[in-house]
Amino acid sequence: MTERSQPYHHGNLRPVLIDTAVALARTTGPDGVVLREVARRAGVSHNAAYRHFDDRAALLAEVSGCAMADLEAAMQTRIDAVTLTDPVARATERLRETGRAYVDYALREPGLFAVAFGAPEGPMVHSDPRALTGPYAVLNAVLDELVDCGAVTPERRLGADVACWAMVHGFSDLLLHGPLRDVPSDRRAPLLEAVLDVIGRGLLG
Amino acid sequence: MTERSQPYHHGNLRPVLIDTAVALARTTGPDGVVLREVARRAGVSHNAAYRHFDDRAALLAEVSGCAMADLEAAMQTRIDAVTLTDPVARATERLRETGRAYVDYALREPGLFAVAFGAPEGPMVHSDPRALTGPYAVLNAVLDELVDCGAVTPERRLGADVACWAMVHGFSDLLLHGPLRDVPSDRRAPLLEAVLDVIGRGLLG
DNA sequence: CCGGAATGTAGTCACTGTCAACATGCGCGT
DNA sequence: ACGCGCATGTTGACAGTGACTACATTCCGG
Repeated sequence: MTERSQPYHHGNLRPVLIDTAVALARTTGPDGVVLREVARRAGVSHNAAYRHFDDRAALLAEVSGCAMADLEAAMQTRIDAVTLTDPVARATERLRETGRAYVDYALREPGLFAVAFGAPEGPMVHSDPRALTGPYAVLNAVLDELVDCGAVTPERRLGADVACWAMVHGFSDLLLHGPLRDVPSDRRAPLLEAVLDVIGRGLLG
Repeated sequence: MTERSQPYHHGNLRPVLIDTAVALARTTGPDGVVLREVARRAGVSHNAAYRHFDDRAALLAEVSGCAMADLEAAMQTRIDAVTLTDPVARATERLRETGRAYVDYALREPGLFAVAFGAPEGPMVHSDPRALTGPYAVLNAVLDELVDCGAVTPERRLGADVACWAMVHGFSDLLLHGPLRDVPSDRRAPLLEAVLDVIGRGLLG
């Protein structure tokens, strides 16, 4: 009789739970992704999530995957927006944009960024890097461009991926949680450019 | 009559709590530093800690300070062990040792390392870097050596501290929690050397 | 020698993750 | 058309946590 606003079976719970968890992670970080709160916001009882995820870690892993994809998209967008035509200048600028996009994302979405690397999920590098997807693959593609156009020697290409990633990742972490966290925002961009200069000279110079 | 093995007043509780918390952090990381467990191991009731620390975060901040000091000592020891006499070679090697010591510490004491940078404590860089203590000051001193002996131009000195720190910090984090976490240990040292090469060329080259 | 302040204790509350038992109703086979 | 299985959602419980309040004990200064 009474049309129930809440049908017993939600019908589409799993993706809703993930979306809700992502929203929570955005505002409160990993520790804010609390199963009971996620269920509450999804309008469902606690424990309902256990029909779709083994435990809290599994849900966080899913959020991590979303964040990784989000970061990858942000990076790719910025890379594609580079309009320079000279191959070397183009590839060089695309690498810089990769780094800027990474740091920008970390500062714009600190919660998601933390979950992305905090959950024991995501791609591993151990095996062949070229087979991977995600932010790491995007970086590798840009670095390969630099080799293809002769800006970087194949020898210096070795370990360049890890060096670039470590640099921007560490820079982001120091700004977010480390000793750089109270550097005013207008001094952050110049600092990043200086850091990218070091990377650039280390690879090209 | 009965000599009480546990006097009502512990008498020296605060440092014991910190030590216990450090021990817990070493084995279980930040999330393992649980007030009730710390109290339990100290042979004292829960809540006793609240006479010495405002809350859990305050205790973690204390642990963070210990970890920072520990890291600083590890770095300084390795730096002092460099025996080269040529000023440039010596300063260069001391910088490399700084980086190696940082990463080594992060991998050897992952729990403490995480607490060191996870707690909202520790020195800020915002103001004059030279006035600071801790790992950042040690790094700055080594970089100043490189300038003093002419290996690095004053212009490139700007931002070099942040670049170095970001690199080794990010490298450590990627190894500990990130996509590099299953790189086998025998491949980690070469990777670190490659990363340090990039930094070296970026600063000196 | 006594009384207040410092220190430690007991008890409680709200909250969490997780498990087990139970309720519901969708969809498939007959 | 029908009934039943089983995926899905609910209720209730339990242990563990941080934090708060009230209380107990002991130390120290007058």
